Amino acid sequence: MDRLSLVFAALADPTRRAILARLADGEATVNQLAEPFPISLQAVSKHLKVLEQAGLITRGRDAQWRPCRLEAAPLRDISAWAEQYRRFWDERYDRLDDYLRTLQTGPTAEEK
Amino acid sequence: MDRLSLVFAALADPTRRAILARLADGEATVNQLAEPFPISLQAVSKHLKVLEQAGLITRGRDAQWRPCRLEAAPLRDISAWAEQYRRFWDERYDRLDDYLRTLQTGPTAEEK
DNA sequence: TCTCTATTCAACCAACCGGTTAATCAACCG
DNA sequence: CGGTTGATTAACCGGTTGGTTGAATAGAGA
Repeated sequence: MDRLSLVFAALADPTRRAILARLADGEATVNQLAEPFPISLQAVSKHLKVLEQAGLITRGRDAQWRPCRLEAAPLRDISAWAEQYRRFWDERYDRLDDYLRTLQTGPTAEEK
Repeated sequence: MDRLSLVFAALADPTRRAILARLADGEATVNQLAEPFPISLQAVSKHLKVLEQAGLITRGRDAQWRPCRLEAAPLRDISAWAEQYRRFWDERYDRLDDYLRTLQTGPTAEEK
């Protein structure tokens, strides 16, 4: 599976997005990450594996703890991907688009 | 399921992202959308239903055709969601962050 | 060493996903 | 009307997912 699909699939789960939100406040262990959720520690461990394979987190080693750290690069990628479509939602982009079109057609007209 | 999860799940499939890319060039019928893919028309129809439920497309009616149109609002939403994490990837944002911190601590120090 | 804590691995299960084929619906056209 | 085209629905299938419980591994500490 391609990288982008892995990232989108990882983000499709609310629990995993909540884990990322928590990691935005700093590193955390598996137990700390699992604490807010009404699911087993093993389930959280699986979620972390999915996030890790998507490149959204990395895991270190501190004695018997495995501190998790947020990796934002894939988020930059999906943001950039979505930005491809900005012209379909951004009015100002439309006006910029018009402006660019003017620059292109204007001089051509003057060449006549 | 919450809206954001639906959108991410819809985008997790490469075929569906390709369909969106095609729709960026303008409306298209189901047959036109299905043409590039080595899968059945019914499979494409299912993909379109997923995209529609995620709010990424709308479908009109023109005789026996069902023209599909791109709806970019959910893409704006996921872009905005990802932007929450910009400070974790953008160096310039870090420097802005430092600057804002300076503005905050500076005057406070002067109040002494 | 034995024990406790943190975490992962393994096996299992119900539900979902992406695909198929066959049947059905909807609208035009002769 | 009957036939053709465009599209959806239904039933099915194998693989994946998100959860469970139970066993296993890794390291700290008495």
